[in-house]
Parts: sequence; structure tokens; C-alpha cells
Amino acid sequence: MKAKPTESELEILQVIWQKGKATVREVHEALSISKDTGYTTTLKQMQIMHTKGLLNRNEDSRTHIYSAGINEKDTQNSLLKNFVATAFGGSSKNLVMQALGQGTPSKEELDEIRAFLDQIENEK
Amino acid sequence: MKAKPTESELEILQVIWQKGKATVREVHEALSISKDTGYTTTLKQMQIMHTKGLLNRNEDSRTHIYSAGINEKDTQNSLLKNFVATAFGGSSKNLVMQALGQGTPSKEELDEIRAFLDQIENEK
DNA sequence: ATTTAAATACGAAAATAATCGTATAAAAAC
DNA sequence: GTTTTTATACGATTATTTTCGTATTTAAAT
Repeated sequence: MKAKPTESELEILQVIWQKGKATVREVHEALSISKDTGYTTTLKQMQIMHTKGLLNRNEDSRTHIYSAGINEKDTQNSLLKNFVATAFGGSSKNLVMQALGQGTPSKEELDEIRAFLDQIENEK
Repeated sequence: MKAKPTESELEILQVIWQKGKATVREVHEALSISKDTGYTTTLKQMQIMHTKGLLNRNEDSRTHIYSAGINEKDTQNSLLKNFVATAFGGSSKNLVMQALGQGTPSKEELDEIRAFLDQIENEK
């Protein structure tokens, strides 16, 4: 079982998941919007993540191309499980309600969620 | 603004929020179920949390009584905001759906969530 | 061909978090 | 009134995470 990504590893994974693959520079540039750390910091972080198996990389060209080493949904799921436990005392209902309350979802999203609720109920 | 509680601080807060107030021993005993650390570790942790303002304490008797220094809902909310951003790329809809999918909520809870969805929609 | 720019490797430092041992004091048990 | 138990204080250590400087190499620009 792969270790749980740290906060800043997650920020990097976020970029990679979204882009599919990316160079260190691309990731660093994306992070620069909200973060102010040096290029070598991002590089080192990604190298560590590679040794941990959190990222794969293609070394064919001098500029390495990184891609995700762990699946987005699976990772979110295990993080979520942990988060519900430690921050919401295990109550996913509470988490859901608070997320809805602050998330300002659109009508379409609300409908989607409703449909999903029905689906869960039918599967019981 | 108070700093974001760490993972193990959150475990402690969880116990305190649930009980309202508690001694170090009580907290430590509660944590012992899932964790295997020494008493002084819990003590030290709670002392640090006190200096940070995460816990209040009453020192009238030799055995100090701790209570929460930060509000449960507010804290959950700010943690949630951060979590949605770093783990779910900002999509609270995705988080909600995954939470529902793995949380196995009861029929009552599902209805409660439905009611809440309606309420959100009406407020728009 | 030189110079400049851009990339990785590596080691190490700084910052944060978690853990515990020992000393001391107060209370409880005997 | 001793002894034993139970608390807190404090300092220090360990572990983890984040950060960055410097060296080296390759590619691009001039």
C-alpha cells in the first residue's frame, strides 16, 4: 500500500491529474499562482514522489515527463475516509451537508446529486 | 487566525468536542483504543494545544480540565474548504458524491440530505 | 565554437510534528 | 506519617516534511 500523500504532494498530484502529464516546469508554473517556492523545491518534491511511486516518469528526453503513479479516485477515496474520521468524527452525512452548504452548487449539480441519492437508495 | 490543527491535534479535539470537556487521562484513554502512544505524549500535545489556543483549560484543581478552544463547525468548515481544494481540485460536488458512495448512509440520512438540497435550491 | 539558458542530481539545512523520559509535586491509600 | 499512585512541567530526541543551494550536464542561442 502506498503512503498517503502529504499536503504539498497533493498539490502536485492535483496538477498532474488535471493535465495528465507534465514537466517539472509546468507543474512549478501552475503552483506559482498560489505558492511562492523555488523551482528546485518543486523538482526535488517530484523526484521524491517518483521514488515513492506517487509519480511515474518518462526519461527519454532530457526534460522528464511526469504522470500520476496513483489513481485519482482511489486516492481521493482513501483520503476522504481518513478525513471524515478525523475531522467529522466519522459522520459522512455531516460532511456532505457542510460541503453542500458552503460549496454553492449549481442547479445541475444539485440534480445530479439527487439522482445519485435515488440510485443509492435503490441499490439497498 | 488560529493555525490549522494537525492530524493528531484533530484526534484530540474530536474527543473533546464529543465529551464537552475532559482530563488528559480521559482523552488519552479514548485515544488508546486506536492509538498506542504514552500518556505524556498526549499530555504534552494537549499542553501545546493550550498554548496555541486550540484548547482552554481550567486549572482550579490539580487535575486540569480541558475544553475546546475552537468551534467545531467553524473548524470543520475551514478544514473542509482546504480539503476540497487540495484533494478534490475544488469540486465539492465530486467530494459529496464520493462521500455518499462510500459512506453507506441510512434512508433517514438520505432524506435529510434531500431536504437540505431542496432548501439550498429555494434559497437561490 | 563560445556563451547562455535550462534541466537534473545531490546533499543538506530549516521548519514542523510527534514522541517520550525524568523530575517534581500533590493527593490518595495504607 | 509513610508509601504509592497520579498529575503536571520541562527538556530533549526522533521523525517527517519542506525548502533550497551548488554542481553538473545538455541543449539552445549567438
